[in-house]
Amino acid sequence: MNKNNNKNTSELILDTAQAIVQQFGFNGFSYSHIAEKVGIRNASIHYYFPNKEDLGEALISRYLRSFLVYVDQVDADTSNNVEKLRKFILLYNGPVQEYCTCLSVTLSADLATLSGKVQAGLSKFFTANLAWLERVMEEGKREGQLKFEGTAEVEAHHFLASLQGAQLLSRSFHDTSKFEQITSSLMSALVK
Amino acid sequence: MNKNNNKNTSELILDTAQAIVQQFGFNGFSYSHIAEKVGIRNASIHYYFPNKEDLGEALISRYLRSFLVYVDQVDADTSNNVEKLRKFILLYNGPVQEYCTCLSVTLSADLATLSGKVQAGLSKFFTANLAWLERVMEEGKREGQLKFEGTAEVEAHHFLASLQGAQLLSRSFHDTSKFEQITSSLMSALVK
DNA sequence: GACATACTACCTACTAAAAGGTAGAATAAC
DNA sequence: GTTATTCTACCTTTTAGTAGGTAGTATGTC
Repeated sequence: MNKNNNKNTSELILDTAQAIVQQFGFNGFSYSHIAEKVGIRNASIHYYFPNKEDLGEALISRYLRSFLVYVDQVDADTSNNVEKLRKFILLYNGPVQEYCTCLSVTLSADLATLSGKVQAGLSKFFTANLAWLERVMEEGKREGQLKFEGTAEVEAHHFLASLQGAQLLSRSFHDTSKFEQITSSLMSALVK
Repeated sequence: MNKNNNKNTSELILDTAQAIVQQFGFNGFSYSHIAEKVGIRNASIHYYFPNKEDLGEALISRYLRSFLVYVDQVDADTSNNVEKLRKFILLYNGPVQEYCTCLSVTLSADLATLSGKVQAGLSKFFTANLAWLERVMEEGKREGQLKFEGTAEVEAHHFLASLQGAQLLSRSFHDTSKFEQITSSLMSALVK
């Protein structure tokens, strides 16, 4: 096989693994589950990702990269900070529609069973999220689009926490409207 | 052993199981882990809880019962609704201090791997939480202690979601102050 | 262009450990 | 003596991971 196919298989494994992890948790999946879905043998996954830790690292670092690509695009397309927050919410709304949680929430819940590197990757992901949100909060307040008491840092934390919890509640009740209700209330408190 | 001891062993198993689940997730623990901590043999756990599903059901139903006891006490001790919310936050702050998440958040993340009965138990737990919060929000607004736009129902959802996310963020950063910052901002928005 | 070499992308077949769970004996309580 | 509790000793399945092989592709050398 050529390099192109190589990349496809590796990405296919990651796509599949991510979907399974988001649905069943990091301790709720096995190499067999992935192999079956991808249509390869167990050992072939070990060829690309020697052990589960490697796979975990690949998942979270890829997740961070795609997040950065997304928010860069949002920054490029959008000037209004209210609109930016709405697009951030859209990102967290994706998993809700499939009745699962985003990778970061899933890994966060399974934190104690993750290797140090995966934990560090998760921290980096949240740090990137909070940094972006904080900047949007800051600018939005300065430009009079957003209203909140306290610092932009705390508001960013509160915002992210609400989305995470909204995902959990939506899924537990198998009701996507819960996510929308919570995020609506979150936004209306910020723009009123 | 007598009935008293029986209860002790059973409760000891549940206590231990709950602590392990809250730290490692529902798919991150085994009967061996519990047995080792409790100081009994693997098979003895099966005597009380024939399978993992039974154990899960016992955990979540006990969790609901102890929640109801707690909020009943809060209602009996406290008339001010701001104070009631603070005591609710205290309940969710407990696991944060031990760098884990509460049972409901943990189970919520592992939802897809739980039996229908455990899922139903989790739903009941959240429903009880939201019902109590909604009543406090409603009363607090009526009595002029709490201020928020929108319905008490949505505000209750938002409040609970924020606490859940705050637990996840606190743990991921291994920083209990994050929980306090988020809940402070949550409260100050409600009482301003 | 032919041939040797090395690499890529998988495979089959295996291992050791751990998982959840059961049967039935031993012990303890009353 | 009966019943409740806990044990030893097992079973089956699944787990992550390894060893070694193979077909095809690329590359280098003459």
